[in-house]
This record gives sequence, structure tokens and C-alpha cells, in this order.
Amino acid sequence: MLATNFETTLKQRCSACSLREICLPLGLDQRELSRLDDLIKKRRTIPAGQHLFRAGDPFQGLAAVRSGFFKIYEISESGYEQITGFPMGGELIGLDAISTGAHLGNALALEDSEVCEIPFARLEVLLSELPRLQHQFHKLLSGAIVLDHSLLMVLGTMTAEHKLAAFLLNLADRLEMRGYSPLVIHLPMSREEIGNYLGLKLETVSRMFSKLRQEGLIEAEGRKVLIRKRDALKVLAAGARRDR
Amino acid sequence: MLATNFETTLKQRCSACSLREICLPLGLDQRELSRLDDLIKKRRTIPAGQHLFRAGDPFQGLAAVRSGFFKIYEISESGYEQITGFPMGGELIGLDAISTGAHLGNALALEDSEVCEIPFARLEVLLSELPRLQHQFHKLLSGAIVLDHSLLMVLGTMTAEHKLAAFLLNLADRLEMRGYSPLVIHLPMSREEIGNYLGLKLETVSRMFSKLRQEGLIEAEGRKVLIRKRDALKVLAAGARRDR
DNA sequence: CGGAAGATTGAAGAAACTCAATTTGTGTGG
DNA sequence: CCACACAAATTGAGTTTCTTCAATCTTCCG
Repeated sequence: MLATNFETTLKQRCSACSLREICLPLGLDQRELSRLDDLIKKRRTIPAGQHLFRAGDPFQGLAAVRSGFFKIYEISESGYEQITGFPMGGELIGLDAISTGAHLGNALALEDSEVCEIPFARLEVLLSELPRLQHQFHKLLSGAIVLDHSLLMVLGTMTAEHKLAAFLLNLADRLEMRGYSPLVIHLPMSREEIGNYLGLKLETVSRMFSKLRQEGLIEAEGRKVLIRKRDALKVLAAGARRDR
Repeated sequence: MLATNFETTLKQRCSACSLREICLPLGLDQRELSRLDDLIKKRRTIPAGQHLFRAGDPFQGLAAVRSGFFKIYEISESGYEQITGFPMGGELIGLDAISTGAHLGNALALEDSEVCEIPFARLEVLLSELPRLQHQFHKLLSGAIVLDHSLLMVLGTMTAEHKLAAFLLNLADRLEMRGYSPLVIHLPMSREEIGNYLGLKLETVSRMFSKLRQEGLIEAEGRKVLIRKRDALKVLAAGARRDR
């Protein structure tokens, strides 16, 4: 009991976090890590189905996903939704709010999730003092742009089947990077959410799941997906078809 | 002759740049501006049709567009192109390269253009010393993410006609922000490039131009576009149709 | 002026959507 | 623990949008 408690507090610290090789702490030494630990005090639990923030909320700070899964979506003037990402462990949430001081996106927990809250004003001070942390932060911001561009590529050039293949592979890769099996996926999102993300209707997503199943590339029943032929999926995901 | 020369060197300095309210210098005082001026020495001219950088080039520094127009495009593994943006005056280019140290995108000048080169390593040092500059830089990075998200919204939720309306309005807004007329647009890109950007074929783009023309919202002959009913375009651009 | 590239328009085809019915899965209360 | 109700997923049939292929027209350079 005492041990569990100890472990919990340990895990609160960036220096002992299993995600430190993906997240802000990457590349820092002990001294720098402890400075960062001082900053990131609060851990917050978000139950499945609840929002971490909503569009319009004032920007207090960033959040780093500790565990669980989120969906980030934006709502246009006229009420249309677009999911822009499904962040998981080690990824930063709320970067878009830096530019305006208010959130433009909504962050909904798809599973019971935990985040580390990062007060942004204090982070910027620390960035000035720790060049390596500053650089890592810039890398993460830049990485968010790269990620968005790869989604643009998917939306702009691929057919439905290719889109779904790319989506599943992306999940597999990110799971693998975090030490999970890349072949057994439990989807935290519905067909409708996948469709929204990929610019497809849920029925089309469902049909493409069936197609990939028939072709023997995956097994899928509901939200459980087993990747059978990862290489073949890669060929699909690489080979967009529309050449605009 | 001497006068022109003087003016040119003046214009080289951020402190006297007409774009300083959009670009990095925003919010800086005289002292800070002169520090930034020290950093940004080089101006470079890129003739229309030439690349500022290509995918794979090592990342030396960012570039701020001084004048002209670029297209940024990425090429997927399998050779498919996707244009991710058409940056113009005051916008930063090359942000995606921070994360990996090499450019993922290609930057091609659509017109004769000028850029200010910003050595990134030195910029980061300066950011540490000038908190306001640091914050402005983060705002620009965050703004790039916001921009990408709005394009995701367009690609994911809109029909062809709405996409083109949104595209033209976006151009109009950005031109207006820089002091140009928002109603008279000379497009620096081809129908094919617009289509690639919007996830459409060039023929579809052409048809939508004709449609908007027939509906009296614009006048268009080739690359010259006159916006007749900006409000009506806004209604179109706001009102996406597919609700995925 | 001539040629090539870009833009427009038409007709036919394909991909994805809409509408609708059915099946499966999930959570809740008896 | 089962039964029920409700939400999610699958599948089918018909329609729409966008693409593809092709012909024509325009523009812009050399």
C-alpha cells in the first residue's frame, strides 16, 4: 500500500515517466528534468466522455496525455464538426490555443484518461532558461505541424480504402512506439468518428473495414482490430490513387 | 540613386518592415527590434518557378516571406503530391523542418519573391533572451497549426463549390490584412494547383469557377478574379454540406 | 505567327453518399 | 442473470457528386 503510493508519486514526475522519450523531457539531463518536474505538478483525471476543454475556453496551459485517448475536434461557424486528431500518451494538447489565447478546438476523453497540466506562462520562462527544453518544445510544435500535413495528404489524395489503411497503420505505429503491440488494436473511437476524421461517412468506413477483412489484411469485429498483413496495409496506405 | 539605395537598406530591417505587424516583430520595442535586425541579415530573391528548398534539404533556417507567393507541397512515398499552403508576405516557411532537421516539404516560388532568412540556432538563442519575441514565435507556430486545421475542415467537410468559395475568401482576407484590395485578386497559381490544394481535379475547379460566375458571386477570366458578392461567398464557405 | 500549356465544357463512368432495413453489441433494470 | 431497449455497425439499393476521358478554346511566349 505504501509501495503503491510511492510508485504513484514517482510516476507523477517527468523524470520517471515512461513517456519521457516521446514527450517534453526528451534529451534533458537530471538537473533539467527536476526543473521541469517543479513545473508540472498537477495530474488530472478525465473520465471517458468528458471534456478537458472546449472551444472558447480561455487558454491556461497545455496538457500532456499521460494515459488514455482523446479526440480533438473543431466546429465550424455553421456547426459542422471536424476531428483533427486522436492524441494519446506523450502527445501535447492545446497547442492551437497559444496563438489566440483561447481554445479553438474541443478535447474529449474517449477513455478514462490522465493528463499532466503544464502552465504555459511558467513553461515559457523555463524554456528561456533551458535551451534544450526550448528546442524540444519547438520540435514538438513542429511535429504537430508535420502530423497535420500527413493528414492533409491523406484527405487530399486518398480513396476510402487507402484512407482507412493509413489510419490503422498510423495507430499501429503509435502504439508500437509506446511499447504496445502494433497488431492488436482496440479502437477507442466509433466508425462515425473515424469517418469524420477521414472525410468519409460511417457507412463507407464500415464497408472498407469489411473490404480489408475480405482481402485478409485485417480481422475486425466491432472495435477490436487485428492486423494480419501489415506490409500489405503499408502498400495500400502508401499508394494513394487520385493524382490531383 | 542614393535615395533608392537608402530605402532598400531601410526596408531590410524588421524595424521598418511593412509586415512587422503580421510577422515575428509584432509586439517588440525598439531595443528588441534591433536585436532581431542583427539576426536577420540576409535577404534572398527567388525567381518565379524556383525552389527555396526541397524535401530532404538539411534545415538551416526559417524564412519569412517578404514579397511574392510560394506554394508548399509534399510528396508521398508513392509519388503523390499534396500542396499544404500558399504562404505570402509575413508568413514563415520551413517550420516543419524543426522537428526532424530536414525539410519534409518543398517550397516553390509562384512569383518572383523575396524572403528574409532566419538562422534558426541563433534565433533560439535570441528567443531565450527576449521573452516577448519568444512568445510571438510560439504564437506564429501555433497559428500555423490553426491554419492547417482550418484546411482540414475544408477538405473534410465541404463540397467542391464550398471549397472554392472558402479558398477565394481566404485569399481575399489575407490580401486585405496586408493592405491590398480584397476584391481584386490575381491568382498566382493554376487551376491544377488550386485543385490539388483543395482535393479536387482541375476540371472540377474550372467548373466551380464557372458556377460561381453564373451565380454572379464572382467575375473570373483566367487568373484574374473579381469578387462581386463577398457576403454570399461567406455564406457558401461557412455552410459546408456534408455532415460526416 | 505558331506552338504549347492552361482553361473550359461535354458526356460517360466510378466512388462515395443517402436512405433504409437488419444485425450486433451494450448497458440497465427487473 | 436474463430481457429489454438503445446505440453502433453492417449491408443493400439507388442517387449524387466528382472524376475520367476527350474535344475545343484561349492565352501566353518565343
